[in-house]
Amino acid sequence: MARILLAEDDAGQAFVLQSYLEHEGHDVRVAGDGLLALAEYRRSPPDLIVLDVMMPGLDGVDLCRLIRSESPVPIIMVTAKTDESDVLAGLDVGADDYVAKPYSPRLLVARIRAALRRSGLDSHLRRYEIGELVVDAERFEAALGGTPVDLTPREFGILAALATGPGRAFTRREILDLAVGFDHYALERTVDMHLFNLRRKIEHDATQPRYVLTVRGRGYKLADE
Amino acid sequence: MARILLAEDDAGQAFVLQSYLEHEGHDVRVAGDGLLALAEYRRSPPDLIVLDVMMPGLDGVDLCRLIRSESPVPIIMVTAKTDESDVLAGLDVGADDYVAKPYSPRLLVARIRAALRRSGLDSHLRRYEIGELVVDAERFEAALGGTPVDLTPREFGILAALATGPGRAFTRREILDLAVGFDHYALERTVDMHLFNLRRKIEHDATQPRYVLTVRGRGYKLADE
DNA sequence: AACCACGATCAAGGCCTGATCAAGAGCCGA
DNA sequence: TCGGCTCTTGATCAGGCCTTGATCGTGGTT
Repeated sequence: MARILLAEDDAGQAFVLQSYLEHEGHDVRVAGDGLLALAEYRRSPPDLIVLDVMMPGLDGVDLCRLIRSESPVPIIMVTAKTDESDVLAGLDVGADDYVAKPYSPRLLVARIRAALRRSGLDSHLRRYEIGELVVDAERFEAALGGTPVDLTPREFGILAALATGPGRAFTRREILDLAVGFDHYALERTVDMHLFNLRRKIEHDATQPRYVLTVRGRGYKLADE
Repeated sequence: MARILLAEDDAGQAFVLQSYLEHEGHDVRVAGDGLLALAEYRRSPPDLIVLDVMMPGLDGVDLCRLIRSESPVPIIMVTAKTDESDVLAGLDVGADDYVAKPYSPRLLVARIRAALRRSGLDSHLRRYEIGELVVDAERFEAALGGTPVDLTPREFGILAALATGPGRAFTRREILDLAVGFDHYALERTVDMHLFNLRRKIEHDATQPRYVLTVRGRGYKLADE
């Protein structure tokens, strides 16, 4: 769902949070101190960052200022101090939200969800049209020439995944990751099956597909017109 | 009429304003400083916010920016400074209107009325009709074919949450967030139960729902026609 | 032309999801 | 404080969906 960078020096807390977030389908990376976090951020910019203020090396406030100067990525600060000045410092350097320790992991997870929603990232919720085919992720519905098509959740998920990049060829693994989740282990063959069933529902002639195209040696793609 | 959050550290002024506004039928909550205001805002998002710029802790400008980043709720700033830069700062972070101290309570009340009217909160947004079903968030009531339906607070909250996006498929988590609050933790299954009970009250045939539709693999949605 | 690799197709079993029931916990008004 | 209603949760059940193993067909390669 989203790639989250967790900068937290307390390994225990980090692990708990990581579990929660991964359970929600996020891709979580943990950095034990500020410098590692910065390196990780540079190596692969995440969709959201959770920063502990108190960290060895580079502390959260400085790190926040640094990152904020390069990117508008949502940053949530976590602090043990209840001191208001701490909150202010955090917001001052551009943090998007802040949570005081001790916090319940679920509260922080909720804040993260809210921040992601705000950043519009959890909304690959959009509407795609390819010829007669309409894929509406918001309504979780697909239609063909105005007529709703009855798809199973997996079929819809895979179709929506392909629809995020019409014309782009996805591997089966990419499709599984996008439609089912990173932590899901199914044979890649399964994707074939779903697309086979999907074709029976939306293709006029399954041997001559109009929408779901096979890319031999790679995977599948959605026609882009 | 409307729920108004008043962030003002001067208890005297706050009291006067509160009296005026309540006299007009509004539901007013007062927060003495910025952090309290933020907490209160999160606990229960109001329909309009009046912010004093000068406040201990989190000041009005920062608070405004913070809130604006997550919601389009109308915000009116109040400041003692007559300085133009202050006005600009306020408008810059997304305030909808701006009133200089000292102001007459009547003037501020008038501005509030205007802002509410602009936001269309007068009536429309908080009332939704679909077929025989009417959901009126303003009155906290639902009716079926003109006959009031007796719903529990949760049932109504969930129905109203779904009504904010008719036709849109909500996950159980989203429904909980919207209807109960971000920091409330109930199992997602609970939503099923409420909707089950809700269906018994508003659906003619619960096995063939007309209003509350199940979106397998995702959650629920309200029919949009 | 023959072989090989990959995708298409079929059938079946296990698993997951949502509906439903029952009961304990919590909250509010009397 | 007590009683009643609401909220929440656990358990169960049925149906549909997901997954998989096997097999067939076809395109690509040598």
